[in-house]
Amino acid sequence: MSQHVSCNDCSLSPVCLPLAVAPTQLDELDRIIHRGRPLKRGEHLFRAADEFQAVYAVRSGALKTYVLSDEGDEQVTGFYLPGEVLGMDGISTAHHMSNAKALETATVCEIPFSKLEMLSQRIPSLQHHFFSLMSNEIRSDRELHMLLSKKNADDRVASLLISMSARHQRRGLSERAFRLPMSRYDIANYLGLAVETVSRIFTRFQQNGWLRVEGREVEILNRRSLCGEQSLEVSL
Amino acid sequence: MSQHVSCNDCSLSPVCLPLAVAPTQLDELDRIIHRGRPLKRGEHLFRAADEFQAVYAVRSGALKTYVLSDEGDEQVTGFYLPGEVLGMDGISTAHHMSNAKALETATVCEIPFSKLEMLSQRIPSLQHHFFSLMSNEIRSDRELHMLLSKKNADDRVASLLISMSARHQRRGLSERAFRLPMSRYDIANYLGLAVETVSRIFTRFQQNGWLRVEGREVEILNRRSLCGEQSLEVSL
DNA sequence: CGGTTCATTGAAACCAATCAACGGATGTGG
DNA sequence: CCACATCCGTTGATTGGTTTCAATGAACCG
Repeated sequence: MSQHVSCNDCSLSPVCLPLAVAPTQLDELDRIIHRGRPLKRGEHLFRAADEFQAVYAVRSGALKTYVLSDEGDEQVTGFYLPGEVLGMDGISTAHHMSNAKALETATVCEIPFSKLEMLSQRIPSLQHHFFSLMSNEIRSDRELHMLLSKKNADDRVASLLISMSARHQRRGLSERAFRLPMSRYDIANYLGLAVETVSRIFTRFQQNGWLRVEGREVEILNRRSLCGEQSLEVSL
Repeated sequence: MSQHVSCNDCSLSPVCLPLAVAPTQLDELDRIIHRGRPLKRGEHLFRAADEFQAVYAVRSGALKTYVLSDEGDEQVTGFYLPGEVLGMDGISTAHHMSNAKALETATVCEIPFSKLEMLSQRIPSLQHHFFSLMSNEIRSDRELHMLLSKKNADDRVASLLISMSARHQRRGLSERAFRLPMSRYDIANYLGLAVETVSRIFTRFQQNGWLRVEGREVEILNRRSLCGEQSLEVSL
């Protein structure tokens, strides 16, 4: 067990679960949360078919979730950054339906779900927040649906960049320059593209002067053009 | 206001919300539910940006949900059949994020969400069921993600047919022969394909002897082949 | 009964996948 | 510590599945 940070001391509390709980009730939440040891890059937090017992809030690092098809190929279903909650797809089946793997060294807070349900019975705002979180997950899946169903490869990549940027900003970090925690393979897989396509688009965005890319480090130079790329065809 | 069917008398109760509530508590749920007038084909149940006040259970007919992109084009995000619940994507924002439109004459039960939340505080199984419902929604979105990102047009259409079949079976209806409530346009839109592609695939499935199609009436003649089409390439 | 939506089919064009090859980074074990 | 394997990322050439464009008939509706 690592250091016993409480939610009170955690810098993520304004963007994480505590935002749904009154300060006076925060230690009730705090008491059910279990801070696990750090996961190394490539380690699994949970696997499909593991018994569902908890949801997880990312404290540091990044994870991806993925499912395996019957044929055994991987579908990356999401990326999770600090302050974000994952594992909520297992609730209905008592088993996780996806796998969660650390993209880099990561720490997570484990929130036993049955205890969370009990606590939610007493803290309406917590219940509401969890409904909200799941509702948000559904909504972003709908946006992804649109992306995969209607948008071309350029739009998809641009959209991912914008999303990562927004999520950095949410934590008070730079929305201009940041490091992508995932590989090109993961990006391609998530967006339903071939790796080569993603690579080519990064290169092209850079040639257009919209982006600076160096491996996984990216710097957004022309946000408007990128946004335009993933909505209107008009840019500049 | 139409006839005052109570959940007790509703034939859908084994597949709808009541399945989460003990018989003794059923009228507590029943009392907060509002049975609306029938919607005509093409009528909206709610629109994006409408204030979010309730979720809805389909009692008869069918609806689709869709979002409009910035450019104004439509993305169908789901189809809803009797016993299924829609509208849960508005929880986090106090506004609906999608539009819901009747595909044919439909009736729905309106469940005011704030009352549902209060009731969930007292009926743990109801709270759990709602978490489950949303969790299921997330899971099926993940499957759709895989479908759109990895599968070809044939697999997508086959998958939709299998899904519709399963949902009919769940209500105790024939899983072999049924009527699709939605147009080819809606199918194509939902699956990220062109209408022409969907049409061609229906024709091809029929030529293969896997399916009988006559307008919106379909009969599944060779389920294994269709399933094979949307997972293993092996068919027979 | 004209107008609109819906469905089907054919031909051509195009976007992204696939195949192929390469350099660099990473990591491991002798 | 270096040799070797593996993973990661990039670029080029070719292929192919789907879209797009075009045209037609059927069904539906006011």
